Amino acid sequence: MRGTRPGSRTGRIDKRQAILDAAFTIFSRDGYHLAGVDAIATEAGVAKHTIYNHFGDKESLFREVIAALSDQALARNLAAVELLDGSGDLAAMLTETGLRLAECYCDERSEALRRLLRSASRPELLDIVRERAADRVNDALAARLAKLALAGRLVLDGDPAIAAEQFGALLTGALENRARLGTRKIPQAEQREVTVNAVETFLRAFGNHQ
Amino acid sequence: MRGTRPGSRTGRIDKRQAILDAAFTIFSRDGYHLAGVDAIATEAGVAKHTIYNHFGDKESLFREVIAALSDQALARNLAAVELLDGSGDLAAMLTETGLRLAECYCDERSEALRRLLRSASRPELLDIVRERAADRVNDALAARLAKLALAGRLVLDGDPAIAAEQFGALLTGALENRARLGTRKIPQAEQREVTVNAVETFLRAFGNHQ
Amino acid sequence: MRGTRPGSRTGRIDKRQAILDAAFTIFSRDGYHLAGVDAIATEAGVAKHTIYNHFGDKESLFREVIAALSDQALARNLAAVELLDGSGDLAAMLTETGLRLAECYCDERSEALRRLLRSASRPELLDIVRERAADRVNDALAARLAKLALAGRLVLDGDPAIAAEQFGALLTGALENRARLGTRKIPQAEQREVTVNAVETFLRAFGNHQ
Amino acid sequence: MRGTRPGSRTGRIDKRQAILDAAFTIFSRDGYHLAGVDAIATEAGVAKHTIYNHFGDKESLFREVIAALSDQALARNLAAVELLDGSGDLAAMLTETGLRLAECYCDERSEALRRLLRSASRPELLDIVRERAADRVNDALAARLAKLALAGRLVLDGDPAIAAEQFGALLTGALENRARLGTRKIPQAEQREVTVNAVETFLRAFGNHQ
DNA sequence: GATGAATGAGTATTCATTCAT
DNA sequence: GATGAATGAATACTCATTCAT
Repeated sequence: MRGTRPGSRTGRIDKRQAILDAAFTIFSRDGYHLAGVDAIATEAGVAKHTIYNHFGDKESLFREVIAALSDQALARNLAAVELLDGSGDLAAMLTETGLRLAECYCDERSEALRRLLRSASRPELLDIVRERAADRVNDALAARLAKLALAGRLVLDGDPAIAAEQFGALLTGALENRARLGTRKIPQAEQREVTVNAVETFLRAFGNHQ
Repeated sequence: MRGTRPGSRTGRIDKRQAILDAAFTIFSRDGYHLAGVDAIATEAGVAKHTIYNHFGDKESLFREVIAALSDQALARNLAAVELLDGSGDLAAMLTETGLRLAECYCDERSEALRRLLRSASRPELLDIVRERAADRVNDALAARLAKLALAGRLVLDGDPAIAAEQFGALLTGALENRARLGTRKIPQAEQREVTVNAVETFLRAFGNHQ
Repeated sequence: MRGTRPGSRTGRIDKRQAILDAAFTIFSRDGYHLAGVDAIATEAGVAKHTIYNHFGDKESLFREVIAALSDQALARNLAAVELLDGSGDLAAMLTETGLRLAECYCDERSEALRRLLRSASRPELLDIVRERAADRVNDALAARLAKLALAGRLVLDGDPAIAAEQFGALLTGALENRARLGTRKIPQAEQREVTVNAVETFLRAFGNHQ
Repeated sequence: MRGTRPGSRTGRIDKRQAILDAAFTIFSRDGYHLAGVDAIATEAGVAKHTIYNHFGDKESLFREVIAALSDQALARNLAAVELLDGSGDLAAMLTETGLRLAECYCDERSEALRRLLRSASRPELLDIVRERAADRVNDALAARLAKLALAGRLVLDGDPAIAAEQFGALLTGALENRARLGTRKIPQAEQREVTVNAVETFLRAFGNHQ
């Protein structure tokens, strides 16, 4: 008898995942407040109450969606930063990393994450993200830049964390500004333009011009 | 109901303004969706329907609040940028402007404006702000930087608009990051720190070091 | 000074009539409950409160509209009945009167009157109409038929009021049925068809076939 | 969905039916526009939202009430018409059918149906009724009269549908007139009087007097 | 664990009407 | 007499959540 019934263990897992997927879809589309549990249940193809069985309430479900998005975003960002260890051409390396970071920033899942965090306006949720993602990316980037400074390829003078912050700011500040609070999709060519500008300015400021 | 005579002509104006003030208060506190027209009416000390008499519906009221905040923000930002025309010490001047811009950015009304725009997630509202504020600040800043480049005090090489964008990004990108999506208030000392860092890096990149 | 001010006596009368006209328009279009005093005021080009100055409240205004429509309808119906006094061809005379009555019944103002009475579902209003119109038409018709019976041109046997009622029923019952509760406009050809049928049947029953 | 077990399953049906019953009561009493969903919920002894769970919105609920009334009215009317197939006394048979039709017409549920249709003034609703009831009664009556004509008991000469229409008109036209747009309840004696008059006139016109 | 039915608090909006000028 | 502003009550409808099976 075991395993034969529909809705057995894998069924449960599938339903749980289906709910999470549906929740991401609906939350992203409508924002936290306008998203209805009904709509999520319909999208997931489950009964409304099944959501409550799995997640307790709307906010907890939202938290899980956020957490999953954060983990994904962290992984993508860290992978981008880790490109900065080679010994090849510095500008090329920075550009490559910058392009990846820009791509991460513009990725629809990252955009969704930012939009969702704002739509909920619940500060507590930010802790989830901060611990999981934001800070660790900055730290990793600072570490890489410090290594490059030790190797004499950058002239940082000050805290590498500041240089890291500014490299990030040159990228995301400009992207954010051009994204019009997330309402405009930035084409890849423009991502590249912003990145090239950022790297150029960053190297004018911190490159070793000796 | 403040005013001297009950129901006099000034009473009308006062009511309208009282509604706008109350709307700002409640919208800022609760976000667009959670803010109730009831709460705004109570806060303003008027009947709920008076709000509808004046503004038609919730969204129009919201739009007027946004528009007012935009106008104020534009004025503050332009004033900051206009400090950049003197012939005094360049670093001091940039720092002064940067401090003012940072202050603008961290001003609770600007924060409220950004929070509100995001809470409504209605892209059309952004047009109001873009036309009224965002673009014009960047243009003004670019113009000032171009003048400084002509005077030989900056070495831009490229489009002054990009330098302006990057000066803004160094400021607001870092501030935004530290503000944790608006959930953390940045103390003035930290605003200064960010500004000093931004100016230092900006001048390392674009200053005339000949 | 007298007569020079805008809004003098004729102005008042005009406004009153404008309100009545607008009320007819809006009430007819939307029914009693859905019609808004606001809409009437706008249509009439007066301030809402002016309506209250003239008519007291919504229901009184409605009553006046009904009364006016009733008077007009009575006049039209009586004129039709009065055609029945000649000594010409009986069938032609009945048909002529029937056509006029059918036309009255299908007239948009009569339809509006019926629709309005029903939309308000306030029985008291019917008294206005009954006294002013409905009963008197039937009485007049009965009197004419009685005269025709006395002249040997009809064979009534019973109460002429019953014959009158049935002549009316053959007309309006069929028209009402075909009008689909007022949602279908009956074309003139069909009015004629109904009338011809009614007269034919009426004469088969009450004509003098000796 | 309906089941035999007490408690749960039947509870659902009961609630649904209770809502329909309450809706009929309240709609009949107040008309479509003045009837409140709140009042219906209270009358039915359910939560207001349960109504929305079952019927979606006020208009859909109204439509279901109309449909149910239409079905009932059709059944009653058809049963009356079907009495017309015997071979007994023609006048007696017509009178019996007429009485039943008059009774149907004056039945409070039929009156409610007409009142409701008018109170909503939504033409689309009429289609429900027309398809379900009105036309089919006329058709059935016409068929019976045609049969009687074939049997030589009536002399129709023309379209039996017209005779059917006129028989109906003689009944309902007179009843409608006397009902004062539904505000007056017609006593049974008066229903009989109208019917007898109608049958007499109908036979004077269409009976076989050879 | 999964479901369908049911709930009560809460929403924006509309209405006829009155007040003060 | 005419007006614009203001009112409070009422409305249809939505929501996240719980109950009973």
